[in-house]
Amino acid sequence: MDDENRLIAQRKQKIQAIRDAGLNPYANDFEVRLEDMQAVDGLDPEALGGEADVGDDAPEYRIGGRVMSLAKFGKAAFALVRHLGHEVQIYLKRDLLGDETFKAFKKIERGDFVAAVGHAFVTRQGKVAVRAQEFRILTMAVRSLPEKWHGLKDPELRYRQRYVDLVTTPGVADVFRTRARVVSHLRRYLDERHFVEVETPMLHTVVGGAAAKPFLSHHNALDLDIKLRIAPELYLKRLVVGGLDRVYEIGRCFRNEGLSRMHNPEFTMLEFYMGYANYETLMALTEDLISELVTELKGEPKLTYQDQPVDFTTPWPRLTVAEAAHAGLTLAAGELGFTAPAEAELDTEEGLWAYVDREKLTDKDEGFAEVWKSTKGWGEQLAALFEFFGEERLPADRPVFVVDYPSAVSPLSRRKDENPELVDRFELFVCGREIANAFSELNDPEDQRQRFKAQLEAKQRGNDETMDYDEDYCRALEVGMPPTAGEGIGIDRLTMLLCDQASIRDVILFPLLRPEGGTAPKTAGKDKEA
RNA sequence: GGGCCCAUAGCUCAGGCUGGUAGAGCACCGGACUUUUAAUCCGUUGGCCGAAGGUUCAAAUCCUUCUGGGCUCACCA
Repeated sequence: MDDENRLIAQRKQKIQAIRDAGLNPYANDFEVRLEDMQAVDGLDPEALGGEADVGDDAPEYRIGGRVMSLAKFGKAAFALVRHLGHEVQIYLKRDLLGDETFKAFKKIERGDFVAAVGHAFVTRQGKVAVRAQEFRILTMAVRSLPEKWHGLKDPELRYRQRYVDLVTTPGVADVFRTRARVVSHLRRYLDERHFVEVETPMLHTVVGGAAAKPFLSHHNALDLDIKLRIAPELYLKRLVVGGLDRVYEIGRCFRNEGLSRMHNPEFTMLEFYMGYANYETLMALTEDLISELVTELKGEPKLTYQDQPVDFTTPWPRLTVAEAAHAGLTLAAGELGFTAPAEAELDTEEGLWAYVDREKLTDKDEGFAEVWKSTKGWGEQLAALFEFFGEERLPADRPVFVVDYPSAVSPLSRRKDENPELVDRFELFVCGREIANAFSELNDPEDQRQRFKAQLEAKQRGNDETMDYDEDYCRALEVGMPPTAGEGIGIDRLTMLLCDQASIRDVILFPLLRPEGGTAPKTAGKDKEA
């Protein structure tokens, strides 16, 4: 692709002209002081004199950055430079800089990097500027930035050239700064509570910890088929067996599934496990952790997501899966024209079947019809009803804990003491989106073996998103895992919420896109070199 | 994978219905200007109209296919 155009050629000529003048267009011998940038950025124009009032004893600032806007006159100019979020204005005068330097400056465009040394004063427009006693070109850009007024609007260009997007599009850099604050808040919160941060393998030979399709790869030296991890869960629990009673990992997981506003094939998850705790412990911890995080970022335990105000004041409402399915169906009944389920009608497999059959629910929702066909037993069926009719109709103005999931859809969770058809598990929903998933861990190895077997059977029925039978994990449970609860929190979705972003692509620096320029070279599963 | 929409100058967009050889603003280039905030004024330059086929005397425009993207549905417990 030949994108060498006239503009680029002109820029290269300018760079050569700077070289010809004995200057370095890629200099790296000037100290830009961040503290000076901060100081100038923080100056009060009211307390500062005009240019004529600046005395020689005034503080001298060494500032610099990328030129974000330029106003050139015949023999003077203003350049607004940006460095680490600070924007400082430089005032350049030919009288002060001399002909040579001012001539060099005239080659500068928006997007270049420059630096200056000088005193601060207040302009006639009432803004602070540093009058350059000394001026330096630091780096010249070959490509110019997008138009300053409209910026980069094309979403494809924004994601493909994130380096341009970050410079140009207001708020983008802030999203990623906030994301970093979210992650460090989570780390600090867990560290303070004696959790140990660990790193477990991303190259797995056995798929587990979630229900999802993995990416496949191959290790040559061992001639071993491997899968990128879909979740770190089973390794983290092995560590609890080993005595790291409080562990966590923040890391990338990979799921070979579709892309959407809520899904990127690689995403970041926090998973933590807490020995001698149960899912009630984690509900309290989650309320505390997230409401504290929202308060830290927003100043109060409240935020607005896509025009929906959400109040994180604790305690948060709780609904059982059955209640949420019932409530959702009742609302859906009004919207879609069928009759709401009767009291307790969803409590048995027979009742459920009769209801779905009577109201012809499979005609109301194509996706539901598809899933309903492959479900077996009360638990899977209730979960399907909740997922298709309940989830999106959960209350939106508050975070909601959905509890008491069926054991049939929770192969790693501990059964409830009072009802073995249910497990000690919750999911946290905010604005109808799943943010966290947690449960008391199943630590009975015999039960775990049964659950893995049930997964294999589901796979035989055509469910391609099941877990493998992990024999070593069962062996670890036989060595003994203390009573434990664990939780996973999607960092990307949490960041979306806190930054009011509608698409996961806007909280991931480089979301997956098809390669530029059409067809990418297809490589076989095996690595040809090596 | 299905449906809808988009692709024109470096960037942001007109033009398209109704076919007649390509427009604007900003940026860039040249000139004027020693306090700008989207500086101003004057003068230029810049395009395989995403790609390939087709219809036509003639295609940015109509048709088909392809490529890339967006939204949405499905999939994602």
